[in-house]
Amino acid sequence: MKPYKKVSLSDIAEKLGVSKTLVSMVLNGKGDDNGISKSTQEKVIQLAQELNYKPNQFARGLRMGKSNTIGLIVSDISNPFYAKIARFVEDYCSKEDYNLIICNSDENPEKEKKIINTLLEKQVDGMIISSTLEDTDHLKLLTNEQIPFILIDRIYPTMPTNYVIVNNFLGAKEATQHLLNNGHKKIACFTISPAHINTQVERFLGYKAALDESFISFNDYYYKVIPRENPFQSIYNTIKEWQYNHVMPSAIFLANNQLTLYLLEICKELKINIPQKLSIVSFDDIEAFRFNTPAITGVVQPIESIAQNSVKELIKLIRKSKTDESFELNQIKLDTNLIIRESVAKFA
Amino acid sequence: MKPYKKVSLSDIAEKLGVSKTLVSMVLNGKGDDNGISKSTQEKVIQLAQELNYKPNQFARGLRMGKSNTIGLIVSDISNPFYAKIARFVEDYCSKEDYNLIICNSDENPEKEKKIINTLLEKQVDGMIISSTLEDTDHLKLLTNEQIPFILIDRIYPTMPTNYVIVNNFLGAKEATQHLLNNGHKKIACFTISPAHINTQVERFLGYKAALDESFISFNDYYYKVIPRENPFQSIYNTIKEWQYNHVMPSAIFLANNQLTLYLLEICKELKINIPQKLSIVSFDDIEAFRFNTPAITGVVQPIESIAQNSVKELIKLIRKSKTDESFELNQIKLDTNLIIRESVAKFA
DNA sequence: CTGAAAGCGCTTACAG
DNA sequence: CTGAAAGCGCTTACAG
Repeated sequence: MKPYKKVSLSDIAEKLGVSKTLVSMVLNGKGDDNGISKSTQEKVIQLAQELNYKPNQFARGLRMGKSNTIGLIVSDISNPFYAKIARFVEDYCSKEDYNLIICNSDENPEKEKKIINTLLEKQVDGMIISSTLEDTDHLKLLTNEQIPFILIDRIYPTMPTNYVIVNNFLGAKEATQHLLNNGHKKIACFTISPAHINTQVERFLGYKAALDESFISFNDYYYKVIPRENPFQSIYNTIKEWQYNHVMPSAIFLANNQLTLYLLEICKELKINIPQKLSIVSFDDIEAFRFNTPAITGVVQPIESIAQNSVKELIKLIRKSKTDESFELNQIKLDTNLIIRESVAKFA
Repeated sequence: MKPYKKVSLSDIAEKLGVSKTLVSMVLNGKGDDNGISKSTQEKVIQLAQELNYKPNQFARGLRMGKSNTIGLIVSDISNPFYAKIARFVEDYCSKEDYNLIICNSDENPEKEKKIINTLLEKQVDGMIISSTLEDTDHLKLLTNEQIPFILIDRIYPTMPTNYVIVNNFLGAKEATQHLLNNGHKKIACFTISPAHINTQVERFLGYKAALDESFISFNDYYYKVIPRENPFQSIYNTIKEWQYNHVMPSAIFLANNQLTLYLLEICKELKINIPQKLSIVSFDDIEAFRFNTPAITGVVQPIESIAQNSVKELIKLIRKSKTDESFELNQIKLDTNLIIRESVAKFA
């Protein structure tokens, strides 16, 4: 290895015959505050540029006790929903001069715990988490360590935290009402495991509430929670069973985008025409929905707003934790929007 | 702010009445090497666990001069192609105990330069870059600073670097040949700006080579580089112009997934039936292609392999840079695969 | 206007 | 078997 050495503060100080203190102050824009002469400042800045000086963030972080880094945990960054979330979160972070570390939990609570620990070691200033944890112990750990965090997408009804979520209940209810308004009565609902995730629960509840209001009694037979491990087979079998028993519903409400993608493939295979034979409306809205024939009617989440609010609130918390302001929760619930396309037919 | 203080090595040492040195060695698994008694080791490990000790990575990084962190730069993480890349890169990194910082350059060279600088400040051990730079100055800077990096997806023909890419030329040629084999003669080609990106150039060249081999003379009129700033309008106008002049091609080869998505929307609007009126084959393969009717024939890139190879090679480089091994470039070119679906019709 | 010194939390020669 | 000490590169009281 060549004898290359990164340039440090003292290199600059030495060459200029001044102290590290001075160089540090100048480079951090505190030259004027400390009454350092213009000419000295200029010399420092110029040499720094010449030498291509870059402050070592480890040293700075160690000294200042903060990293200007935020951690984002989602289940899978290649899921278009989270990809968009991540993109916007990164945008807003970099606008505020924060760096972002993105991690995938794969819906695996153990993995998520490990990630949280790693992020803690990395001294992140805060975390934005779409959590897949089964209990809230690890979140309490964050509270103990006084690391600010914001839950997005999913929350724990039993634990009061800061969060930015969406009104899943209303979104699902609206979606189901749209089906109802088109004359459907036998409406099924698919959610995805793990069952403890509150979004799925809320969406199911919204579906049920819509039925209730229309005096359609909820039928257990039409509600399936699809195991994440084998969704295709499970949905396939469900449909087959309904067909076999001649109780095929005329419409299905799907509680997330993955379920819909699988159903679409299965319907193609089984030659079930959408929407003529089966109407569907899905939670989420992804590119494939627009390009599918028929285009899929979906509940769109305000992704950019989720991202923006979560980083804004998190940074607020980070700043607050250094002063001594009183403790108060930020809980933001955003509205969804039903976008009507071609996957719902009038029930004849 | 409550008087919370993170637990450090010395906290453990103090409580146990031993030195930091000892604690550090034990916790880093060097207890046996240094002949530290089993019982002492156990005590240390247990207390560390009890206190929930987490090594401060800033201190460690500062001391050891490495961060165990890798930077990944892509144009846009919400583009499904890069989302998948990022996902796999993260997977392989975490398998090797490296953390990943993902950044979006937005095809903006200035932004990319800033990102590279930030990553340098963060002391990343290496970078994986899908670069949008116009010249190679900043990459040379990396070389000077002796930070290993690997280019993926895109390379600079003028600068020898480590890279993992795909055989764009052959992929495009195969795609075009598929059109040719189906009897098409008037075949257009869309690439996307900026024009200096080598993938687009290579794909165009592959297209052209296929035509050449079939003795079809290349017609400038059928080759458009679509500006990234306003792709919809540009494609729309092109199609309209062709129609107006009665020179509509019977097939189009599209050099990336975004172009195809736009074209699909435009064809819907203009009621141009695919593949009856217009056959298309696209570079890349994304979810929306499968769900589109007709499903789109595409050139699929071995995304996982790109990711795997790039992190494997990068880590090799990182380790090598610490020893004194000889310098030699790793240049990996992977094959693509044409997946035939329904968007190409025989030309009658 | 400027500098010497301490200290953030680690790891690693070195010494015994 | 174990510890004292130095040092990574910063920032920030403190002193003059």
